[in-house]
Amino acid sequence: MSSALLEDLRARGLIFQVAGEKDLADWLDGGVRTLYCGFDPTADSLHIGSLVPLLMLRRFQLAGHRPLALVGGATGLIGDPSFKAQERQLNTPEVVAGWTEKLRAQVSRFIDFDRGEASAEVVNNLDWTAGLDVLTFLRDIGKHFSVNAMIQKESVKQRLERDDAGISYTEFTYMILQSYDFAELNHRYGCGLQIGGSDQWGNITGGIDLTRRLHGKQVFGLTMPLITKSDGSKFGKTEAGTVWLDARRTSPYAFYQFWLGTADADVYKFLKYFTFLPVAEIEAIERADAERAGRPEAQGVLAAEVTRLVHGDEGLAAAQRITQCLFSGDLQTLSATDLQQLRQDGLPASTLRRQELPETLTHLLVEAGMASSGKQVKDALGRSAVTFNGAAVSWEQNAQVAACLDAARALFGRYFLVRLGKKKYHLFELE
RNA sequence: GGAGGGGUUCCCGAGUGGCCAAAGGGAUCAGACUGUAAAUCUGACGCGCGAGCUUCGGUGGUUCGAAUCCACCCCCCUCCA
Repeated sequence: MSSALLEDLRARGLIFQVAGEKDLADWLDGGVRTLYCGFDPTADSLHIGSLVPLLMLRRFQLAGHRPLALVGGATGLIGDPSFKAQERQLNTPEVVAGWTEKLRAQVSRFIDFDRGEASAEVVNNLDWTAGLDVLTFLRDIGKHFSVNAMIQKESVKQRLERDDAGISYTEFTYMILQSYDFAELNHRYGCGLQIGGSDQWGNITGGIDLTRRLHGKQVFGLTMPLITKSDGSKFGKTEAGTVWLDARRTSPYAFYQFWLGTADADVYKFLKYFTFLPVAEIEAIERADAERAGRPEAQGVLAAEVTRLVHGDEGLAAAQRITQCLFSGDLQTLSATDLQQLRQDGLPASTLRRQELPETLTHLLVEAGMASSGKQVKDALGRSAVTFNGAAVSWEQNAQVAACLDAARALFGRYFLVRLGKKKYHLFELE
């Protein structure tokens, strides 16, 4: 083993399993290699769960190799059963096609298409499966798969063994489709490595076997570890739900905040996973944080790095601008343009008309999306957890919406920055 | 097609005629403590400011009263054909 790339990946803890380990380093060192990773369209955007593989493609490209990002226009129609507890709902071909195009654009931002021999490419597996007829599929591809072997895969085992769930033939076939992708990419592009999350191991090894049987080629597989949090809760979820890569679903500000809230116990690991900072540098940050009492610096570095990767310098600047304004404490220093800017930067905001104010604060805040029910607002009001431009509002004032939004107390006569709890902000602008 | 098991509030999972808006756990939200962290403690957790309203796969029915009983239907799982 001599590949510097693999050394770095290992130091980052990014390698979970490798198929063909003895030969992989030599293979990588032998020239510009082509590798791929698939992303299925299960929504109109990827979420941060796909970030590690996405960045992985880039890591390989930076090391001189050619990444192929595969969007699963075909596999997205079927649904991957790997480690899923239940059968999935099928989406219509039109919907999947629309999502596929969205992902194509999204994925493109992480890899470089103009890098000579190592130029990236986005491919769609629908291109080689749409025209495939059943008999050909069964005779030429299906024949290479042993059901006995397929049902041994850990990824479908629980679906076969659980007594409250099953698996349809459709989903069971997913593995074959993905395997065929690898074989086909090997044939078309000379692709010799598939990477993916650890849940993809079964699908990847399936592809390796098929490529050998179909084309007599030895290809490799590499999986990345499942991202876990030290407290056991699921990575990538917030109170607002999934953290998406699409700025329209998760604003750069919310995205930045997500990373800023990383637990100390996870932050150095995440720096290795999600940034391109050298391992030595990350370790230096860790040492410095340990020596200094109080708040660590790592979260800020992580949030900045990842936000820049996903939303660019502008997105990062906007996120930091909002964060700075909201959490510095003094709202009074904000200018009217600042407030307008915050709104444009993605701070949750809404416009109200004096004549059409809701009857209660509970309604106002629920409609603004600050809480999911009036009960939550009631609870917060009762605990002085709601402030309007810094002034606490009580439960007794619930029905006095107009008074709370009195122009005399507004910033610049029309803005109210409302805070609920420690972190939830909403800007109301009165017309 | 046959036999059996199952579908409860976000999730898991109790409940088998009233004391049930429904135990318990998890998740989530808020407060205290802090560092916009973790851990811990406290409160909330169907909807509603409230009176009250709407839930236990669906539809009907029995009953003063049903998540709980009956009928039919839908869906899931297992085994058999």
